[in-house]
Amino acid sequence: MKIARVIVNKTARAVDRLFDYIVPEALRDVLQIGMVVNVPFGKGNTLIEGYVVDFPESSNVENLKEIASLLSNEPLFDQSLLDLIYFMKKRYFSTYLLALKTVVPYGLGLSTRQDAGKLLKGSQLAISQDDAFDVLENIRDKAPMQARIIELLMQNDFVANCDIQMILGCGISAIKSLEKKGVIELTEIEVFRNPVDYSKIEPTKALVPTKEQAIAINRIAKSLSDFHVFLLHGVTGSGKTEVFLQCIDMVLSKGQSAIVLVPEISLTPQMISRFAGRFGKKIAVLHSRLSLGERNDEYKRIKSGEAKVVIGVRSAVFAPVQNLGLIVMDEEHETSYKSQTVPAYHTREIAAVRAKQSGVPLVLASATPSVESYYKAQKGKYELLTLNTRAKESASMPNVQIVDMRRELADGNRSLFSQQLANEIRANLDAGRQTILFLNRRGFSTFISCRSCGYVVKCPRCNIALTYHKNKNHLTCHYCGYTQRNLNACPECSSNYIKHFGTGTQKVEEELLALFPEASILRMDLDTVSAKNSHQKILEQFEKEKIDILIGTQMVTKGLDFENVTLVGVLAADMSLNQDDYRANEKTFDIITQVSGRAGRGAHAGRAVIQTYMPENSVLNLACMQDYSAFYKEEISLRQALLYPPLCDLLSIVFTSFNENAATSCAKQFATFLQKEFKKEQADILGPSPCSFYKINNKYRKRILIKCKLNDTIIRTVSDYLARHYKSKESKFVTVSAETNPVHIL
DNA sequence: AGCACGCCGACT
DNA sequence: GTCGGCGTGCTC
Repeated sequence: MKIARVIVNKTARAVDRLFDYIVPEALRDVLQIGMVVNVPFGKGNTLIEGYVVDFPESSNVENLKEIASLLSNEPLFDQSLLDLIYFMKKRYFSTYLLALKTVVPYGLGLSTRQDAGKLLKGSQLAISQDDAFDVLENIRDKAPMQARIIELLMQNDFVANCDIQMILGCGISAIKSLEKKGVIELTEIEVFRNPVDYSKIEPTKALVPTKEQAIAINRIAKSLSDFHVFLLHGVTGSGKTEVFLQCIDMVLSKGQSAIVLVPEISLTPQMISRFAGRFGKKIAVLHSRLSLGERNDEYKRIKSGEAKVVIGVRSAVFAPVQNLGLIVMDEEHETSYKSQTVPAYHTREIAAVRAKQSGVPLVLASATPSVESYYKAQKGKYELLTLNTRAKESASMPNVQIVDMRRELADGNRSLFSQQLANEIRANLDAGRQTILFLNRRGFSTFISCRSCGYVVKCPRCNIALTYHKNKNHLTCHYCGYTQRNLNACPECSSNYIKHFGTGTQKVEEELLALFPEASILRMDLDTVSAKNSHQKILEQFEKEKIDILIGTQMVTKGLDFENVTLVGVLAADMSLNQDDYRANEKTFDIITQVSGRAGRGAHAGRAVIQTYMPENSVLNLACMQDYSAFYKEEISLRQALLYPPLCDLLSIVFTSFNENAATSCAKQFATFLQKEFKKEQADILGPSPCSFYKINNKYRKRILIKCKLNDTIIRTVSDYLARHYKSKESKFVTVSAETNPVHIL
C-alpha cells in the first residue's frame, strides 16, 4: 500500500500537522512530491486541497482515508523548495501551510493565458470584508461559483476578469451577476503590462571595468561553483550594477540562471531596462504590481528555463529557477527585505539557504551595509569586496554642512528653515537648479495638543495621537482609521490654545511657499503617493517639468539620480536619531549618507545642509564624511556593550487579547516558564511589558523580548509552547505570535 | 477552520 | 417528550 504525506489547506494552527493518505491505484505511478490533491478531511469528509510532501514507508495512523483526486499535472515545488518550507516553519515560528504559501504563491499550478492590452478589466469588492462574509453565507449553497469569486476577491484587492475565469474555470456570467447584485464593481486599471517593453530597450555591451570593479568581478568569478557569501561595499555611484551584470553574464555562459533581488522602491523601469539591455528576453521580472496572470506567465517562463535572469523584490528569492548559478542582493541593508507577516522571513537568510543548497555564491551589495553583514565580513564569514571610487570621474562627493538649530532659535528664527538653508535654496532658485528637502520619519504627524494644559488628542481605541489633516480639517488615527472632527477648544481645560503641532510635509510646503512664493513645489509622501505608479510619476514630473523643490519623506532618499539636483536639505535629523529603536543610529547614518549622495551626481558640485539640535553628534558627522568604517567601529562597540544584534538575536513574543488581564497573565506565565527553562542558556528575558502601541483596535498587547543567540533548543522551546498554547482553551482569548529579529519593535 | 457530538432550556 | 442553542474536541 502506497502512502502519501500531505500538508492540508487549513490555516488553523490546530491542524498544523502532516496527514497521511492512501494513494489510489490509479495515481500510484503518477503522484510526485509537490503535487496538489483533493483529500477528504474531518468528520464530514469535506474535500480540501492537500500538498504532497513525502511518501512514507508506513504510517502510525490506522484507518487511513484515500486521496480523492489529483488536481495538478506538475509539481508546485521540488525537494529543495520543500526543504526551504521546513526551514521557514521552524526558523520563523510559522505553520506548514503559511510557509508553503509563501514559497509557492497562489495559482502557480494552474494554466496560464496570454493577455495583451494596457488596460485590464477586473473586479473588486464593492462592499466591506464584513458584509462580504454575510453575502458569502447567503449564497454559498445557491451559487457556489459566485461564492468562490467573492473568496478570491477577499484575498486579492483586484483581480482581472480573465484571471478569475482562468483560476476558477467560470464564465463571465457569474462575474456579471455579482456585479448586478452590487457585490462587486468592474473597473479598468492600468497594470504594469508585459513587465518589459522591449521596443524601447537599447541593447548594451559590457563596460570596461575600473580597477576595483575588475578585482571584485575576478574574485566572484573564481567562486562561481562554491557556496560563498560576498559583501560588495561600494560607495554611491561606484558601479556595483556593472559588477552584477558581468558576473551574471559568466553564469549564463555556464548555462545557469541567476536571481537578482532589489528593494521594491529600486525596481524602476530604468533598473529593469539596464538588465534588459544586457540580457534581452532572458530576463523575468517579479514584483507586487503584476496581475495574477502575469505572475503566472513569468513563473512559467522561469520554470521552463526560458527566463534565466530573474529580477524581483523580496519574494523573488523563491523563484523556481532552473540550475541556479548566482544570487545577487542589492541594497542588502534595506529593511523591506524583512517580511512583516508570518512567516516573517529575512530575504538575506533565505538567499543564503538557497545559495548553500545549490552550492553557488551569494553577492550582498550596499553603499551602507547593514551592521549585521559588515560584522560577518569582519569575522570572516563573508568576504568583503570594496569599491571606493565613483565610476564617473566627473562626479565628486558633495559638500555637506551641519547647521545648529539651537543657535537659530537663540537668534530668533522660529521657522523650519535655518538662515543658511534658506539662503542656499534662494541661490539654487536663482541659478535654475533643483532642490530636494527631506523630512525624516515617515508621516511624522501633526498632532493636536493644548498649549495651555498639555492635553493631546488621542485615538480612543488605540491610544495613539491623532493626525491632523488640514485639507479635510479632520483628525485620523493612522493605526485603525478612526476619524473625528477637529477641535476648537480643549476638552480638558476649555482653552482655545489647542493647535496642531509638529512638522509634516504639508507644513513644510506651506512655510516654503510663504518664503519662496515663485517656486514650483512638489510633495511626495504617503498622501500623494497612493495611486498606482504615482511614486514613479512624481519623480518623472520632478525631472521633466523642472520643478524647483521636491519635499518628501524616506521615499526621496532612494534611487534618485538627477543631474540638476545640486542641493539637498535634511530638515530635522534629530527625528530619526531619537527613535526608540536600537537601530536608530544605523538608520540615520544610512539616510544621511543616501541623501547627501543624491546631490552632485552630475557635473555641478552638490551641497547638502543637515539641520539638527545636536550638531556634535558623531553619527551625523561621520555620515557627512561618508566614513562608513568609522561609523561601524563606533556602532559595533555600542552593540557589544548593550548586547544587541549582531551580537545576539532578538526574539519578540507578543500576546494580544481583548481582555487585558488575560494577555498579562498569559505573558507572565510564559516569562516565568522561560526563566526556568533557559537557566542553562545565555538568554536575557525582558518583560512582559506593554508594546509601544499597547492598545490597537481594542486589543491589548504585551511583549516578551528575548535577547539570545538563537539555537535549536530555544527555537524548539518556543515553538512547543506555541503549539501547546494553540491546543489549549486560552488560545480563544489570547493570540500569541513570535518573531525573530523584528524590524520594528512596536 | 469546520464539522459533529453532546448536554441544557423553550416549544408543539 | 423533541428542536436547537453553542461549548468542546478532533481532524490522516
